[in-house]
Amino acid sequence: MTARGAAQLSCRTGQKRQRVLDADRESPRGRAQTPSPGEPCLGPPATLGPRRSIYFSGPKRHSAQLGSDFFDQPAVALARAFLGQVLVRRLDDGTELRGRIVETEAYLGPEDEAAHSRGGRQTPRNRGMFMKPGTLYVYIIYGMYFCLNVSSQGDGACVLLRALEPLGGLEIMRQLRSTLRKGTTGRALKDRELCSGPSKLCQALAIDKSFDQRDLAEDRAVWLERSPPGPSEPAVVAAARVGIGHAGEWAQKPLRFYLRGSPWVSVVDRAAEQNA
DNA sequence: CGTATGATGGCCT
DNA sequence: GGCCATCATACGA
Repeated sequence: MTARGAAQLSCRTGQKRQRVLDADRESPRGRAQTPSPGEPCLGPPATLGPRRSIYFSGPKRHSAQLGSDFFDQPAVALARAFLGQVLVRRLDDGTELRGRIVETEAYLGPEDEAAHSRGGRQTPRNRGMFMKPGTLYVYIIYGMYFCLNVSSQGDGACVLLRALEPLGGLEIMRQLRSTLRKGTTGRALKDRELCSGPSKLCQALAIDKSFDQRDLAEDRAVWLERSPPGPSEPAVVAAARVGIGHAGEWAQKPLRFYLRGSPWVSVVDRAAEQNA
């Protein structure tokens, strides 16, 4: 019994830490595919009568949540469109964690040698890549970390979320991030260490495998909000993707995008920034 | 600041 | 059995 007493309840189980938050699995996963995205609130012929109002409590999307249309664009366009938008995670106790997306990577599908869907291979793990735009693809990497992707338009194409600028709930994020670390170093993480990497942001937002194949346009525990109009359009840097040493020529293509000058980006590519 | 290295286990061949 | 879309730490400049 050391000084770790405070975080005791969650770190006790070691690797199964994120289990604490599993309870907020509120996604209507099975329901998502039943009624098509057709907007029922535009101009219903009312042939079904007024009683249908009782169904309005159904999906229950968050008001500011970006809908399916946003995600229905090619991977590169979506990867760029993500920049500046705000990812929100609602924990089961109601706490909302927020982060502005500052870095993404596009994975183009079967022809992309660096993608899990290369050659058109579809497996139980990467099924989310082939599902409708906006579907999450969460996988485990190196046996202990998660990566969060969002399916885009295009078969087997998706966007990897690599870094956030933390906007709200930073202390909870810090707690979630340090709880998992084995070192028990006790040292407090700097703000820049919270979400500056694909697996760091998953830890900070308590996103694990249970989020795989959820719909970012409909889920109640995680969603995307359009960023408020800023003073000026931020410059976007296109650089090579990270961590794909193999994949030959595909490893060089500028399919990673990040906000120039942002201190929240995981890997800065000075050479790529020269080209502009 | 930089590079080097071990951890660690699901998934695919 | 080998590969990893990573991270934290250790150590050198």
